[in-house]
Amino acid sequence: MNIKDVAARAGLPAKTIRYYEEIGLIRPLRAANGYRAFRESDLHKLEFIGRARSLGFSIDDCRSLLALYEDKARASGDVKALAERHLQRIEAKLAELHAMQDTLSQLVHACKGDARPDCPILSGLAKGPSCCA
Amino acid sequence: MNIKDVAARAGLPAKTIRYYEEIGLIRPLRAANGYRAFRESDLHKLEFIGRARSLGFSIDDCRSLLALYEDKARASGDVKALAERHLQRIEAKLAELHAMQDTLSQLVHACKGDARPDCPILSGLAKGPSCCA
DNA sequence: TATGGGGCTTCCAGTCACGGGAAGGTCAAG
DNA sequence: CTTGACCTTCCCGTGACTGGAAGCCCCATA
Repeated sequence: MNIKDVAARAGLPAKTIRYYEEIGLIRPLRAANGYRAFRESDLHKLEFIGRARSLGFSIDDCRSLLALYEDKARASGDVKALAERHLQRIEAKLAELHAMQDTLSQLVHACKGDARPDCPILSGLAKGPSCCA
Repeated sequence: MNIKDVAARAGLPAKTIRYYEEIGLIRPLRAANGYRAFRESDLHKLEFIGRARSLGFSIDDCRSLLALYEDKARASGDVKALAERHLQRIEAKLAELHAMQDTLSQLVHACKGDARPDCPILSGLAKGPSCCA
């Protein structure tokens, strides 16, 4: 398989796949002409990585997850620990975004949004003590 | 005021303040010795930027917000429009994170997390069709 | 007056996960 | 034989900083 086919089947840009090779996430073979020659197993890994990335795992996490995936003697506890750390990062980010949404939607709601210059949003940013997490 | 004082009062790292000058967000004066000489108005702007950043506004948004703040003939509708666009980005991000949290917490919950290798998290990543937003 | 330490300055490089685009080799169809 | 689609590598740019090196500047103390 050439890169475009894997890209289509894995749902990833070809550029991204080359990048994943560069950083050592995958190691496709090479044809005589220098083209990357992907096996089914490479495609499988790429799909794995794609799903992990879409769940927000970092590239480093993906590397660890792949290693665990390929280690048939892994402890599921290690996988779970990794996933739980990530889940906590997600939850922290969620809390942060919720706080922003809260403050910002209040400000937006208080602003008339007409042609006149008075604006609670700007005043809030200028010196609002009740603003910001 | 030297940079360390403004940094302390604005709650921003000195490095960040230098960066904000470099990209033209602020224009502090210079003392004879080459040191930046901050006025109260510079501090005020930095606090404004800091609050906007903590609400998640991009640097470009901050630039626009500052311009609107300083334009006494602004229309509050322009400010509101900018804030609403940002609010929508936040809400989109929230939805994305909620979806991740959803999927991931299901997987985590299904994983026993013991010393054995079977792991629903890894199987989910490997070929779970019900996985991923 | 020398010296030490903490400030300040600039500049360069790195972060994360790619994306854009140039320059050039390769392959299948017409 | 040419065209055009594919492939390759290489380098630069993104956003919003952060870290560190090299080198002034200023003040206090010995």
